[in-house]
Amino acid sequence: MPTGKSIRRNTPQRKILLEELCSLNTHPTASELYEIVRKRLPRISLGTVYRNLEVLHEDGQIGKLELNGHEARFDGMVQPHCHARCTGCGKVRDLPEIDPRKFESASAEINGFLIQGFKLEYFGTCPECRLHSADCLKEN
Amino acid sequence: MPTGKSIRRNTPQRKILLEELCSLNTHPTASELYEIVRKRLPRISLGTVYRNLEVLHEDGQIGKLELNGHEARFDGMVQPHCHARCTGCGKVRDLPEIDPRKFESASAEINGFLIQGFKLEYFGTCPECRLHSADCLKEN
DNA sequence: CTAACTGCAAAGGTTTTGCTTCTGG
DNA sequence: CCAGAAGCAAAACCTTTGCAGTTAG
Repeated sequence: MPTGKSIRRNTPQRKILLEELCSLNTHPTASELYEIVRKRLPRISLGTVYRNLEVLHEDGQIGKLELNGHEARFDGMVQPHCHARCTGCGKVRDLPEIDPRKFESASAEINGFLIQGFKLEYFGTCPECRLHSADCLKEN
Repeated sequence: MPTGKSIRRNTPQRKILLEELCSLNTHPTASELYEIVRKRLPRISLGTVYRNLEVLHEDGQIGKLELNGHEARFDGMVQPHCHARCTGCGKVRDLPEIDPRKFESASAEINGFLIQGFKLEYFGTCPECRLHSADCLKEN
């Protein structure tokens, strides 16, 4: 049972996608990134964008923001950091750092951004999955 | 400019939907709820389920969980509480309470659930929207 | 009565997939 | 070479919407 991860090929599409994402400090959707990358690779397809973002995320080279509800957004910054979404315009921006103690007084202002609350989700392993086996983390 | 909210009618569809959701301590998707409610209202449509979940959420009678990435999940418990998603099976369960101080040691175990991390998103108003006007919170 | 609502079906938007061709290593 | 990847188009999702008929209040 060869379980080895398949060998990644460094295609121009993948390289340029990563390059462009990392040059932004915004958090584009797949389509937005598609439009950007198309300037350099006019024949790239949206499917390729999705497949590569998936792969890059799997390999930990980019972040994937699914906190927003609908479309996923991608993030070239992989260091742990924190996001703030404006309920007015919908844009997501980075916050300088996570300070857990700030949670208690959530009505703060950071860099001009007026914080009105937060959404939080823990992740981990539920009791059932812990019993079943360790590879239930990989499967599914 | 009459801005009054329209008067809600207490239709059986709406009532039963709320009833069934509140009887669960899981967090079903619209389709899952559709399947459940269909047992009592065989002719209900998925569109009606979506429309009513929207209305109920708007009126603060149910919670809406958009933290998961793709499909929205709904929650009959409106009191503020905290969610944990299993990276194995994907299910979401409630955690008894939010204790901000727990953030510092994120590798905790609560009720048998092994917590490996959390995702956090602030929301509020960005500097641009604060300048533009207050109703940019309502618009868009 | 009548505005709010339903059921149905079609449309919209995002993401995935099948397939053939291409290409990095 | 050839497994991995691209391009293309179709399909698969979830969710919203238009419309004509129905109904709660």
